Amino acid sequence: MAQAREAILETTARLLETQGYHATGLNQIVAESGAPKGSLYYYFPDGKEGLTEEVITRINQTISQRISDHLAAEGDPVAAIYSFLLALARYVEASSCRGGGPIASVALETATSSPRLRAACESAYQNWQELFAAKLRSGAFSPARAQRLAVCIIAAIEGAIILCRTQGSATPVREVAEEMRLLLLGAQHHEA
Amino acid sequence: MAQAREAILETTARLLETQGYHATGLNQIVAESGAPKGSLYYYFPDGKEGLTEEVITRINQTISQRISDHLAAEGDPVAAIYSFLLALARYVEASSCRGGGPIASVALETATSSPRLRAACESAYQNWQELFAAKLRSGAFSPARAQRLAVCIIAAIEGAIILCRTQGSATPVREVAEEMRLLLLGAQHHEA
DNA sequence: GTCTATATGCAGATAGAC
DNA sequence: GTCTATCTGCATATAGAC
Repeated sequence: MAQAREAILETTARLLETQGYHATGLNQIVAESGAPKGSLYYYFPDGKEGLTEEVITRINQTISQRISDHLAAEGDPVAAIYSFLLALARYVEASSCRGGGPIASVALETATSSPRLRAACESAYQNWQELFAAKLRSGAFSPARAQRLAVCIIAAIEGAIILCRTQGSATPVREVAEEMRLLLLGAQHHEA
Repeated sequence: MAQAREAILETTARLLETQGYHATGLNQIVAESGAPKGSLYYYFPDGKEGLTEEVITRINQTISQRISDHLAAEGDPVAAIYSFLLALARYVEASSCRGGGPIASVALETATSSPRLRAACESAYQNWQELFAAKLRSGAFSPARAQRLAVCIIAAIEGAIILCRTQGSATPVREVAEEMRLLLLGAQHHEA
């Protein structure tokens, strides 16, 4: 029944990740999703902004799950986060450096122009940050330091994605992975 | 003589920093710069892409100078970089979290669609990274580690800017400043 | 050098038939 | 639910007068 709706959501998510908000047109979404032309405003009466908001919310959940699963697979927080970053580097490489940072461009483009989308992006970053912070707290990290480190990890990831796109290489994510590992090891040492 | 040209370049730089590439229209540039309407294509026959390329190149130089000046004012690399990050935080705050990361949005938006602009952004990031790396090498950091740390610093800055815009607060840059300082101190200790 | 007027195209969005 | 046709507006870009 809602198969067309689902196809639209998935295609929009992919296009927003690789092209950003303003470069992604509704015509392109309909064309690439294979959904009937008439169904876009039927399923998304709020138009582009409403569709994008729902997509951001779904990406929020999808990535939260991915982070959660990955961090749960390894007991030690430092090793778990390092492993997550290496997996991200492989994903970036597999997508020819067009993927990764699924909401980075939308966040930058809409922060000052759409309160709805800004709030949706803020919520996503907040969730992801809290997952990293919780994992760090489960180790020897104090709540305050865990929170600050989590912000730093998210920032380093998003910035590294910009560099990867710009230079067409996954190396920046890998270098960030190494340095974040060393930062966490040092922090662990001081907390102990 | 080229006063209109200069006004166009400056206005474009400001709009690209705060709005990104696709959200910035030529009409808006002409209107806000106060330049004569007929002079845009006279001074920039290549249109939006050519104008943007020149703006990115100028931003590259401007920020390079700013980084260079700031790092030269303090002998110790760690203290110098920490001080630069705090200055950036003040700038972000003074601009109501709309400024900072002058090419971040353009880099993300055009990396896969415009080779010219992608190359211009790559060159800028390369220059800035080398300035940080050189400062680190002047201290006790090995060339290889200095390069990796410089990438990490640039990435953390650009990502922190995304978070600042999204949550309307300069706090992420300040938290990144603290963690980068600790990372550098730890690295210095190991190199010595 | 700068202007006005306009060409051309696509954006998001809507109306109404089926 | 889905379609086609269309509205409105703005985008980049150009032509030609002054």
